[in-house]
Amino acid sequence: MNMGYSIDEALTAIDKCGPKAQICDLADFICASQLEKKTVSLQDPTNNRHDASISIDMGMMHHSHPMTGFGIPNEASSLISRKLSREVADKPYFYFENVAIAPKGVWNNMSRFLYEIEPEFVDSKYFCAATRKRGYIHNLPIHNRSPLLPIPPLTIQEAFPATKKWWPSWDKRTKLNCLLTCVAPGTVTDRIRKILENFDAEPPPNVQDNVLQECRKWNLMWVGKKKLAPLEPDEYEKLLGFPRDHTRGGGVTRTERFRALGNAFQVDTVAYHLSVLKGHFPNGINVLSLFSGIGGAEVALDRLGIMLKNVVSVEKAEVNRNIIRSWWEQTDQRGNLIEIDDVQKVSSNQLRQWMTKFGGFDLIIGGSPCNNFSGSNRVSRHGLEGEQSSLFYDYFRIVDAVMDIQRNELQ
DNA sequence: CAAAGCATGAAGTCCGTA
DNA sequence: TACGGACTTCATGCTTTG
Repeated sequence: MNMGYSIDEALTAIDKCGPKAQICDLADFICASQLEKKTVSLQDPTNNRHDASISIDMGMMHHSHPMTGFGIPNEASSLISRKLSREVADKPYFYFENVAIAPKGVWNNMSRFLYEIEPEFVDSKYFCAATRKRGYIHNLPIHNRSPLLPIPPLTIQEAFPATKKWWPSWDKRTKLNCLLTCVAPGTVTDRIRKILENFDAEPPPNVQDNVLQECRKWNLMWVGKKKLAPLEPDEYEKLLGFPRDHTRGGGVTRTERFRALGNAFQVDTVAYHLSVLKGHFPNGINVLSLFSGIGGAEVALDRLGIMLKNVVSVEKAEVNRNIIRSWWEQTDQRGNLIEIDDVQKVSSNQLRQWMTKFGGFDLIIGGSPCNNFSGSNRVSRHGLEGEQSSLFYDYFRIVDAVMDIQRNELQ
């Protein structure tokens, strides 16, 4: 175990909030009790295609169905509102992200640490042509959000028009599955090609089912007649909303690109949530970016037109730090970028120094490692106490320290 | 030595039905 | 309510290649 912050220390810190702080209420509609379970269904007045259902259960975290969170573009959700406790209602804002489908109890625990704020579960399939189910805990306003423009293509065929002619009618997929850190080996697509070559026209239904199963499992696209292929790194970049060649060059290998992109934000989704900050920082924003990866947060803020004044970016992988630095140069940023390699080195004193110099942080943003949460992990899906995922406690430690310094020293 | 290739299921959620 | 089957998943570690 490699935690810079013990659970006992963290729970003590939580206790400062009060023994049973009703911190996150969905005002007007939902009054959550710690002991009883209440489920409220909100009928969308302008669109009857679905109910926005929010379920609160202190014993087990439920995901909102169908993963639209506190709202997505073109889906009126003005009925949903929430009231945050005073402790987190003011600046600095923080924005935490991780995989939605984590082992039981994980989201409950993370939510408890992060001031009992109810997570917002969103599938990025509403923002691009690929599924990406993620949970977000944040204290941002949730009204008057606006999507990044232009709106990306929402179907596979629109996103990759060149492949349209190869798409058989019996493959009804319009969305790709989640973009992972690894892609299909050649053996898979080679085997399918040989099977399909046995049939002149349309293969029989049982063969179709078999092929479709493999297509979904390995996230394959039609790139030729009877020919399937996994996505390329530049296609990952496009779907996730990054600039073309964002991760290309500068000594980055193909394997490293898949790894880094598979771990990244979907930029349009995050930018939609951050869009409420537009216009609030005319002189630029001070950002503490934790587990920055390839800079999804920085790219999102930049595309929103929010000037990056001071950015402290914490990222362990040198390859990723190079990518961010390179993007920073490419986009002619006028602000100040500070790159740190390890969250565990970020002490309260260090935070205090930065905050004194910058006048505090306006936004703390990042997603802690999901290695021990992901369903793809066959070896060490150990939950919040896993080797990498336990770094969540450092995320909380840092957020809480910034809140504390801001409240008690800089006001 | 670095980079790429490749085999390795469990643990959930969702959804229909009895 | 309960149950069974379909479906999906920010990966790790060993082997091969060059």
